[in-house]
Amino acid sequence: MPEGHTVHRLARTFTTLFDGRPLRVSSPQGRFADGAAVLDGRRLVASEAWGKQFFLGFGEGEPLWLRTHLGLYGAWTFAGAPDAPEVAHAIGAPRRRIGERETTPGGPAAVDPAGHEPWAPPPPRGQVRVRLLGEHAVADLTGPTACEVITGEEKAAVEARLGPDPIRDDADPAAFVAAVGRSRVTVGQQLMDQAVVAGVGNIYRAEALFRAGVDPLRPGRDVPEAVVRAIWDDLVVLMRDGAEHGAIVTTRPEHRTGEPGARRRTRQNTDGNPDAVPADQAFYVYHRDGLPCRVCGTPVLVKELAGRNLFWCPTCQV
DNA sequence: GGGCCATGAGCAT
DNA sequence: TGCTCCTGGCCCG
Repeated sequence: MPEGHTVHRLARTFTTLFDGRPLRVSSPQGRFADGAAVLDGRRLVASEAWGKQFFLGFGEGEPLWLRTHLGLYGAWTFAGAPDAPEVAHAIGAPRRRIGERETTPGGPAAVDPAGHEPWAPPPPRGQVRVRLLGEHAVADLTGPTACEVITGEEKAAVEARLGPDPIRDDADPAAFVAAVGRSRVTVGQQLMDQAVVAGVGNIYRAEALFRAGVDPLRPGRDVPEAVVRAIWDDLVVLMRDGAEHGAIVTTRPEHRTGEPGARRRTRQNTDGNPDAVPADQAFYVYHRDGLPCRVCGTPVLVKELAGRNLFWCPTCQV
């Protein structure tokens, strides 16, 4: 569920918690036992996101990379000692409750020679594929669609298949504009194609097309180049904001009205921020089928396209 | 305790 | 286009 903004948050979180530190790597569930053994004891030397792909580099010498992909329901959860940097408790599938940071202080009397409270990580909860343990924090991965150890060369090959990522500084918008413009495939499908643009998922697709006023079923090559470019620029703003705040919010303030009848609520990682935009005010069309469009009042439509639900306003998007 | 669902994607057909 | 895999929360009985 995690769209690209989530993965960039992850990359930052790992840097904060573990950068430069040797890690104990294990697979409590057992399904990654071999890979864990290869990485165990190595130092974390890099933490990178490209779209929904997440890469952790492990030294020494030529780094080996742990490539993970959260898929639809993967998540990382974190716990730390009281002296660990403050990070979100969990990042990934939104069904997870984002509560207070889980701290597990040690016994009251004992203090280790460094002056820190002794700390022991909590037991793994659920199907933990990988556990990364540093001296004052632990990260558990559940439900990934991909989890493997690869070389730098293999990492480059994965990246070569990805389109530009609006959150990355090195992204090339021209590649996106060209890809959309040369294809008859609908722009709705193109936005979900990670080779066209990396990191966009079902929410950003629906919302960016609404904000651009573009019918998702229009062939890419029929969308004016300036409009495609504007979609890119909008994705840059929306996705960087999502990475910063941990939640997708695409509505402008003047369009935010609560909807008691909204059919589903999407929980978001807002770090408990009281100023966070409520989930039922965050989107224009995503999960709002049957509800009136926030701009024109026309009921929002939904249709299954390539196995995913597509949401749009037939009046505002042409 | 069973079925359904989800912000995803690879592969067979 | 249709399977399949990954996990757990929620709804229903």
